Amino acid sequence: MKKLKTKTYHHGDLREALIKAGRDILESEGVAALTLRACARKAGVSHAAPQYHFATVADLLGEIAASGFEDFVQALAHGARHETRPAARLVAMGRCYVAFAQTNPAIYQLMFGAKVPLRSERLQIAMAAAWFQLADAVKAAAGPDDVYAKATHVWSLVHGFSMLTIMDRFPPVVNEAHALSQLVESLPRAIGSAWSMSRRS
Amino acid sequence: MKKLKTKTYHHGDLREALIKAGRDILESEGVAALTLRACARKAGVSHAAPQYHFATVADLLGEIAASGFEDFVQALAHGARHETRPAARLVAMGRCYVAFAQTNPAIYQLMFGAKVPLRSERLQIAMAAAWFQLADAVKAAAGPDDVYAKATHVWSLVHGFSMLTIMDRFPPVVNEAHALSQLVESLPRAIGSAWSMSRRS
DNA sequence: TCCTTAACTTGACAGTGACAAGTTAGCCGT
DNA sequence: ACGGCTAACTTGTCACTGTCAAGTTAAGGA
Repeated sequence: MKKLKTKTYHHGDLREALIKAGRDILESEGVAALTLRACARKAGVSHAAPQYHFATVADLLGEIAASGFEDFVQALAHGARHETRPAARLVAMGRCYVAFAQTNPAIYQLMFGAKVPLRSERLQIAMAAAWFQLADAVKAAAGPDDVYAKATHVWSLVHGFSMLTIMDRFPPVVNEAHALSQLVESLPRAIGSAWSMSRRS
Repeated sequence: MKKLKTKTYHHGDLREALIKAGRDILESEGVAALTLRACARKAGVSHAAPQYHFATVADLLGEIAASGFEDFVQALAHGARHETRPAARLVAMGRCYVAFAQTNPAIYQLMFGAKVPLRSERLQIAMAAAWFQLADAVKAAAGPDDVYAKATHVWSLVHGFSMLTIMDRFPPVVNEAHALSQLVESLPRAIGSAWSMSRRS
């Protein structure tokens, strides 16, 4: 009844344990407490043990962020699964995006913060998955023209709102729930028929 | 030919010198190098000297960010000064917003990052100035209804785009210059007559 | 069985922010 | 003019961080 993991060594599977420990710390203590040594402590190993699995603290953070992106992709898919109409799907996905950020502010900050390097393959894959999931919803809602610019628009909007609310950067006069509703409801129109006045009727 | 500053003490005006040093470090070495001791070194004082003027490193960062916001407000005003038509003013301001972030990524990251506490009065004033400058442009372009929700929309869009480009979070398929143009040109429409379908006629 | 080596520990170092205690010098009242 | 007061700074220390180097343990193959 040992561990049935493939790389069962002294600890068992320290690499994944460290990532899990990091996510726990993020959730319970916030991004400021996410430290290499704290992860090691929580995993029950010495402070230098992570060196063997992650060359640098930035690499560990990158894997933690990647794991966050994987959950993020799941959440987006799950949040939009019941909507069949493309426009409604896009709105639902936008709502879900912001909800994820507001429910998990610490990992969201890590995912889009400056501390994680983009060199992790797992991270790049998960990020790309999130991006193309959004781009697909955009394409379904607004056609195949200029999809990436439209997706950039949508992503910027929901990311900006998420970050600014998480960071508490809006003045008190703003009703954030109301603004959020207006914002996500506007998504189909924003990238819809009015897109690009270049043909100017 | 001494200093003609009011509070000329041992150093002269260490408080402002530290803020200036911090801005220099930000510009030349990036946000990761912005450290209390680095500011002290650059100002030519001992590592504990800042303690007297700033209770905590976070307080110093807050003042540096405040100084950045003051420049930011200037840049927004300057960038839109020649546009008279409200819609064009809003577009110009949006372009100027992103240009500031891309030209000064380090201080922009600090200004909207998690490291600065919001307790500084100077910071709050400068942030409010930036906000209401944007809100005024929004009001001029789209009328007085729901101004704060509209301003929230605009701010989220330009902030999200700025951050994602600074952080290099868009995939290579995205043409950022093209997306930026589409994005800022869309601002007047986004908050214009189509705003809030609640009247749905 | 032993021995190689992956996986971990121990210990050290420079750098960080914060604190405590000592030192310097501008200014004020007499 | 001068002696003290105290704001402004220095020195020294502590706990903590990430990284590196050297030692230790134990899994698995010969």
